[in-house]
Amino acid sequence: MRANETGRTVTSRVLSILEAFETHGPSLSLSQLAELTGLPLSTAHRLLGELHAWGALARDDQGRYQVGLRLWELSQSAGRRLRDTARPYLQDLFSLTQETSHIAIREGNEALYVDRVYSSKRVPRASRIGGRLPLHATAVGKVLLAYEEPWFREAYLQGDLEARTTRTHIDPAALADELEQIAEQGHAITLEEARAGACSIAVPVAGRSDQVEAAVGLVLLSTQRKTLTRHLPVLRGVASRIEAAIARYPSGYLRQRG
Amino acid sequence: MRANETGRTVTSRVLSILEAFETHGPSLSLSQLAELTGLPLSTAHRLLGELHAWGALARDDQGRYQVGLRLWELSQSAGRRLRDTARPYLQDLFSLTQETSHIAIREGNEALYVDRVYSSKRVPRASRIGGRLPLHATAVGKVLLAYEEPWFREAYLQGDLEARTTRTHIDPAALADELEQIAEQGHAITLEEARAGACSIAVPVAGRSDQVEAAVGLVLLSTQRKTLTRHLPVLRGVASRIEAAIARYPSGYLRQRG
DNA sequence: GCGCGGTTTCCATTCAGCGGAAGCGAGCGT
DNA sequence: ACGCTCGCTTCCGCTGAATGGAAACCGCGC
Repeated sequence: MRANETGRTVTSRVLSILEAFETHGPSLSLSQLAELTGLPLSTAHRLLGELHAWGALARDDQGRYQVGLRLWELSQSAGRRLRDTARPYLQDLFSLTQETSHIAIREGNEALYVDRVYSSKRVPRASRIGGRLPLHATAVGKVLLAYEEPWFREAYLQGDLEARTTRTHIDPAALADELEQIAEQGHAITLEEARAGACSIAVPVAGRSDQVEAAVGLVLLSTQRKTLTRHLPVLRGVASRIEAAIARYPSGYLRQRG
Repeated sequence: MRANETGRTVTSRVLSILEAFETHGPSLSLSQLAELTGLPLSTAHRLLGELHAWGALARDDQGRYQVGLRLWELSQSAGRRLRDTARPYLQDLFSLTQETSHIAIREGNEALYVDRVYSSKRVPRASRIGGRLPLHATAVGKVLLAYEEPWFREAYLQGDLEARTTRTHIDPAALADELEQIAEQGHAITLEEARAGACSIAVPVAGRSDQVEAAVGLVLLSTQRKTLTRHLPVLRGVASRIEAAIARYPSGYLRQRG
C-alpha cells in the first residue's frame, strides 16, 4: 500500500520498460516485463496501459507487448538527420563500387550503423541498420576511435576488448599503434576481425571544424582483400561530398551524448 | 506547491514531451517545450533531465533538446520487422524497374512509408521513410483502403478528404467506386494526386490469412504515366515474394492498433 | 467442474513529485 | 563597466496522484 516502495521515479520506471525491450526480445508479456523491470505486476500493468494507449507500445494478437510504430516514426527524425543527408551519397558509393556500403557514428563504446546499402553478393552480415559493433573490431569503428579525443581512446583501450573472431586485434599496445597509423594515413582496414569471411575499409567523415563525426566504409568478401585499397579514392570522394552536405548543419548536430 | 495541478499522470506528461517533437520541429528548447506541453518550467526541466540522462533525448551544443539515438535504436525493431523482411525485395524491385520503389502500411488514417529505394531520376519526393500521407491521395494508400474492412473504409470516406493537389480525388462517391474497382483489378494508380509531376502504381501485400497488411508501389515522373502498367507484372512478382517471406511470422505481426 | 497461469480491476495509504520562487549567468544595449 | 533581460537551473515544504496488495476474472487443460 505504500506509495512507491523503490524510490525510483515514475519516469525511470517507464524508461526501464523500454529498456527491457532493448535487451530481451521484441515481444514481451506483462508478467515478463514485470519480472524484468522489477515492478509490481499491477504497476507494470498500468504503465504499459498508458504507453499502449499513446502508441509507444503495440500489442500483438496474443496480448504481448512490442515497441510500437509511433515511437519508431517519432525517432526517425533522429536517424533521419544523418541518414537523409548521407543516403544519396551512400547509394552513389554503392553504384560506383557494387560493394556493401555503410555509414556509422560512435555511440558510447560502439559503432552505431546509421545506414547501409547491401551488395547483392552475399557478404556475411556483421550488423544491421541501428545495430552496433565494438569500435575495435570494424574499419568504421577504428576510424571513429582513431580520431576520437585522446582521453577517450585511452580509456577505451584500457577496457575489455572483446574478440569477435580469432583475428580480432585485442592487444591494447598494438591497437594504439594501429590507430595512430590510421589517423596518419586517413583510412582503416580490417580482415575478418568482426566476422569470418568479411573484410572492410573505412574513411572518416568530418563535420564542421574538423571534428570527425562519422565514418563511411565498404565490406567485401575476404577473398577480395587485395582489391580493398582500390576503392580508396571513391570512398574519399564520397566522404568529402557528405562532409559538404553536413556543413550546412549547426556543429554538433549529429554528435550526441559524449 | 500543490502536487500535480493538472490531473495528468506523470507518464502522460512524459509522452506529451515526445509528442511535442512529433509536431514541432526536431530541436526544441526547454521553454519551448514547457510552452508546448503546458507544463510548468521546473517540471518540464526535471522530466527532460531524466529523459536526457537515459538517452531518450539528446542536447545539441546550444542546449536544445532533440530526440536521441537511443530511442531511435530501440524503435528500429518496430520498423525492422517489416523493413528487414521487405528490404531485399524492394531493392530487387528497384533494380528491375530503376524507379523509386516503396512499401507502406496503414497507420490510423494515413499511409505510413516503411521503406523506400530512390531512383536517381529526380522524382518529386512526396514523402520520406517514416513519413505519412493521406490514404486517398497515393496509390499505396488507395490499395490499403480498398482492402480495408468496409466499416473503416466507409468511415474514412465520410471524413475530411484533403486535396493535396488540384488533381486529388475528393468526391466520396467517386472514390468509393474507384476503390471497388481497385479491389477488383488488384492495383491502384494515381496521377499527380499527392504531388504535381509524380504518378504512381501500387499492389497489395497480403499477410497470412489473406489479410492485406501492406502495399508496394512505384513512383514515376508524370510524363511517363503511360508506362505505369508495364511494371505491373514485376510489382506483382515482388509482392508475392514479400508475402512468402512474411508468411513465417505469427499473424498480425505487422498490423498494429486497429 | 476445478485448478492453474496469466491478466485486469479496486481502493485506502502515503511519500514522490509538484511548482512557486529564488538564484545563476550569458548576452546586449547604453 | 554596469544594469537589465531572458532563459536555464536549483531549492524545498505541501499534498493528491501514484502505488501495490489483494481479490476478481478469464481461458485452457485435465
